[in-house]
Formats: sequence, structure tokens, C-alpha cells
Amino acid sequence: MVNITFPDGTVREYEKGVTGLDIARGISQRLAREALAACVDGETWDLTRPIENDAEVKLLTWDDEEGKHAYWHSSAHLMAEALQELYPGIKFGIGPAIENGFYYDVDPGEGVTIRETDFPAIEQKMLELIAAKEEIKRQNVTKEEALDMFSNRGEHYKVELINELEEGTITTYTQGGFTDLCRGPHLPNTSYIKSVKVLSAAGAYWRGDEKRPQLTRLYGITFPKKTMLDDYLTMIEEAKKRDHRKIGKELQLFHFSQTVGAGLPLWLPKGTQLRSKLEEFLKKIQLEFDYQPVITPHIGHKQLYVTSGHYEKYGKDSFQPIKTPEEGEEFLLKPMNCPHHCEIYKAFPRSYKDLPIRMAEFGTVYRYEQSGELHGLTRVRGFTQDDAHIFCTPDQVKAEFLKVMDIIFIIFRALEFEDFEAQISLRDPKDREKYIGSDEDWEKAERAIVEACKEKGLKARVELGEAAFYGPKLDFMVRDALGRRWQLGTIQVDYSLPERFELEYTGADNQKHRPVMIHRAPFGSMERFVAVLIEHTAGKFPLWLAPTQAMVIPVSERFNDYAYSVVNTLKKQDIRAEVDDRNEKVGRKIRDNELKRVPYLLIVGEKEEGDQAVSVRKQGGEDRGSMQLSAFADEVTREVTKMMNPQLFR
RNA sequence: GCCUAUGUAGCUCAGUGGUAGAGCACUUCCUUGGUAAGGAAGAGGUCGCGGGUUCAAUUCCCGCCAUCGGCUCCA
Repeated sequence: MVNITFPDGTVREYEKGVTGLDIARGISQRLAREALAACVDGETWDLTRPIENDAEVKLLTWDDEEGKHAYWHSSAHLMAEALQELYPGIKFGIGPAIENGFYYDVDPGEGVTIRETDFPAIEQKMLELIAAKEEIKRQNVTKEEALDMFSNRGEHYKVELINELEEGTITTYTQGGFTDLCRGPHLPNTSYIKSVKVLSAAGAYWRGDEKRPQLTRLYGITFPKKTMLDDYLTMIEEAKKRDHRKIGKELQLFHFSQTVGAGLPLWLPKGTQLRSKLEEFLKKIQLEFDYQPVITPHIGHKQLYVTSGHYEKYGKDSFQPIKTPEEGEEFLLKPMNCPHHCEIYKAFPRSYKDLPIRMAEFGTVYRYEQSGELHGLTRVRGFTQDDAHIFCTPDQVKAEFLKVMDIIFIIFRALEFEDFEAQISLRDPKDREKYIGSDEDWEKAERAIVEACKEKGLKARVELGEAAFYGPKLDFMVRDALGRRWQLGTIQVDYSLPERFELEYTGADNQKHRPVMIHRAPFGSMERFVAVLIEHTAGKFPLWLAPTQAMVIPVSERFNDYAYSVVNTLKKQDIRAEVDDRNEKVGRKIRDNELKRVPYLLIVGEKEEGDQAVSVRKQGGEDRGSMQLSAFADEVTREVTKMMNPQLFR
């Protein structure tokens, strides 16, 4: 007999060799139906794997990440089995579950391509295999057996994987005529899967290595209910409507021109309006936090980047140097602002009493991103960082870090970014060689970051080995409409540049010391930030940011002149208003549509014969009825001033 | 840079080996005091760019550019 402990603490006795499925059946029919996998002593197991010892068991369903994971992992196998039948001789790479669904990397063989038009056939085959209710069987194998099995089938990708595994840990899973090297866990049989969709095909390098062969990666998703698939597909469609590229075009915020060049955004008047408001907002906050604005040129002498080390590291893969006609000098478009700021630091002898020095610049930088990597405003070749560099003593790192976090939180709160993720990137403890700076300084900085996050109550994921070679960092990520994660704000500690530029300050001991540099950008870049902001708000910008704060609609042509005079009056009070003079063509519905993008609608008409009146509608559906223009202007001014006063966010 | 797909009017898209179409938007006029009104007329495109095949290419082939979805990358 074995004792099984459940999540609620109760313990029950079962026959030795009992399975998760048996346990579920003993509890309720519904659970037996919904259970997908079992968590046994913290490990996720197949529902059909016998439990031989006392254990803590939790049954996992669709609502558990691990349950869903097993479900999609089995779905990946199911797709592979279908592919094996449809494309004889196909070779398999890896096929994991991912956040939304799963993929399988396959090599269909020379000259064979799997295209989108082939998806229905694959889905059809998967459904057939589901109907066959194939049992999914786990088997322990020795390394030799595994190598034998897969090399006989010419599965050289799998053989490569097996060679890296340790003896005694190798398992395979078989369903129907398909056997895969796999750690599991899996569903008991294929009939658990109800609806399937092959989503997309893409090239993917074997093991993520550019130099290795490229496989075909097929993405798919499955659900236990047909309606869930429909909902998922609808959700994707809805998300596409929030795409910043679409809304940016509709609202005329920015534009890309083939002639100007890929990845080089042109900010249109309204987009500039929006971006300027954000910059203004941050500038005010930074003044509060004792930052000193500086301005530096867009190019720098090649030597500057040789000194900083960037030329050596990125010179070849970047925009090439600009040569002067006479002196044979070479200049580079600046890929970052730090070297320029280091030179400002070096312009004078610095004392410990001067530190910390906080230098801020909205600095436009240029980076030659690979053509395939460009993406709307989120990944471009010319962009403006809301950059600043803090030069401080090692002891000041933590305090400065906390202050930067304050700034980031003020911004995120002001814009209602609640679902951001934070990541602390530290050194790889096993490989200290590749990092520069003393152990002591690294430890101090890493500790400072971790403590700072703790003090602020920030739940940050810690990633070892993700630090830059020059220092640890804290990044903030926000997701776009389709759930793709983009890094926005960043705070990075840097030991390298002070070293390379030989930055110094005189300490209280009258000795020269090396300052620590903190790079930080709360927005990350104006381009990416605006992109994410658009997707978060679906183009419904808050009043203080909106490129058009009020839309003035005359109810009929007779009021057109009045409408324009209203706009002029508002302009004098710094309120951005526009007239939509489509008049009677404009019904209530179109007004509601306007309200999706403009915070206020002013409907201009008359209450009674000869009596002009403005009625105000606010985003969110609230109807203010008739309102004096001056009262409306006061309300807007009050709201905008409030948001532009960062002290309120302290 | 690599793999897949796409590029036709301002927008969304259809279509064809014989130099092009719809809806919305736009212009003018008529009807109509509104809940995305109807009618009439009109303007707008060397079908992404360059080459090739062909009597003839927007259509077929090749190259390039740009864009979508991924991979790699991301100072």
C-alpha cells in the first residue's frame, strides 16, 4: 500500500502502483474526465504512470499550466504522427508545448515544402488519429536501445539529442505507429484532444543555431472543446485590431516610406504630438529627480567607439563609417549615447562631492537591425532613447537604483501599465571569466538590485547568465496585443565604460576612484513605447496624451462656422480640438466611433431657436448634456495639469 | 541574414496572357432635418521596382525592394 497526500492535506491509502487516473476516478467522475496529468512530489507525471511510493499528489487539469502543457505536448506528438503518415521519410527535431499551443520542428526532406495550403490535410489526419483513440505509452529505454531505434530510422536530429542524455533517464512515448524520444508527461490517449488547428509554418534553425540546417516549424493549437478554439481564434482577430501598425495608420501617427528606408519611421504631426507629450512628462519628472539634460551630436568619431569597445564588437555588422572628403577621418552614426556622455563626464575633474551626476538626453540612435527583424515601431533602425547615465560611487548604486525604479513606477502608473513583468539579469555563477569588473563590485551591484526589488515589493524573475558582460540589469517587459513580450524600461549597471574611458573622481581620501555608471531608460525607446501604448489603449489615449482631445461636431451645416470658432477658442487654451463637419451624415453611431479615439466630443447645435449650445460627451459613454465652453475648458485644463504634475505621483 | 506568404485606387480587397474592377472615402449636383440616408454624374492606378520569355506581361520566369508570420540577432 502507498499513502497519497492531497493538496488539502488529507492522506489516503491506495494499492501500490495506483495511477493518477485511478485516483481521479475514485474522487469524482468529473475529475476523472478533466484530469490531464498528475503532479507527483512536484514532478509532472502521466496520468497512467504507476505510483510505487508514498507521495504528494495533485491532479492537474486544463486550469493548471502543467496540465495544459501536457495536453499541448501530446498534441505536438499527434501532429507529428499525422505528419509521419502524410510525409513519409520526414525527420523530426523537437516539438514542445509553448505558451499558446505547441510546435514541432520537422525536416520534410529534400524538395518537400509544407505550406499553409497543406494545413487542412494535416488537421484532417490529426482528427482521424484522435478518433482512433490511440493509447500513448511510456517506455524506459537504455541509451543504446534509443540510439539504435532512432538511427535505424535515420532520425539524426533525435540521435544528436540522445547522445547528450544521461543513461537511465531516457524514455520514449509511443502512440499508434509513432514513437518519439520524450521526457513526457503525456495524456493517456489521443481522444482527449477535441479540436485542432495548425496555425503557421516558419523556418527555424536546428537548435537555434544560424549555422545549422533550417527546419520547418509548424505551430498549432488544440483545445478540449470546439468553442474554445473558436474563442481563441476570435481573440486573435480582436487583438489584430489593436495592432499599433494598423491604428498608427488610421490615426495618422507615423508612416514608413520605402524611399526613406526600412525601419526608419516618419513621425506625422499627430504622432509627434503624442510623443512630445510623453517626453515632456518624463522631462518634468527628471527635473524633479535632479537630472541634468544634455545634448550630443548624432555622429561620433570612430575612435570614440574604438575606445568604448562597440566598434570592435559591432562595427562590421552595423551602419558603415561616414568618411570625410579631406582628412580621411571616419565617423559613425551613434548606436548609443553612453560614449558621448562619458566624454561629458571627462570634461572636468570630478569630486566625490559632485556625485551622483545624472545626465539625461532624448538621444536618437541608429542601429543596423537585420532586415527580417524590423517590426512596426517596436523594432526599427533609427530610434530615440529616453536615455540617462548616472555616474556614482559603488555605495550609491542601490539608492540610485531605487530612484530610477520610482521613475519607472510613476510612468507605468500614469499610463496604467499594470501587467508588466520584471527581470533581474545576473552573472552566470559558473562562468565569471566573461564578465568584467571586480567580484566585489559585481556582488555589491547584484545585491543592490535584488534588495531594491525586494524593498519596492517588485516581483522580478531572476535570470542567471543573462547579465550584460559589463554589468547586471533590471528590465521591464510589456506584452503587445498578440502577447509578444517587448522590453521597455531598463536599468543597467556598467563597470566597463568607466574603465575604458578612464573615468575618475577624487574621493574623500584624496585618491582617484572609478565611478560606476548606471544606464537607464524608463520608456526604453519612444518608438517602442508608443507602439506598446497604442496596443494597450487600442488608440484610446488618456486626455493628457491624446493628439486630438476634443472632436467638435456641428449638428448641421448652419453651425459649421460656430464649430470652427469653438476650436479656435479652445486652441487659445491649449486644448487640441478638431472639427468633424460631416454634419447630418453623422449619426450617433459614428459619434460613438469617434469616441473610441477621442476623449471628448463636443456636439454643437441649438437648444432652442437661435440659441447656440454645446453638449459634451466624454469617453466612456457619460453624457454631460449642455455645458458652457469655459467650464469644459477648465475641466480639461485641470485634468491635463494634474497628469503633467509628477509630484502627484510621488 | 534565413524559411513561408504577400505587394492592384486614399483604405479594405476581387480579378485577368490582349494595358483593369468592387465597397468605403473623395468632388459636383439633386432629394432628405439626424440615429453610419437615397439618386445622378465624376475624379483617382505606367497592377512594388528591374530584367527575361512572348506578336502581346499586371498575369508566366528570374533578380531586387518592401511588408506579414516565425528563426537567428537585439549595444
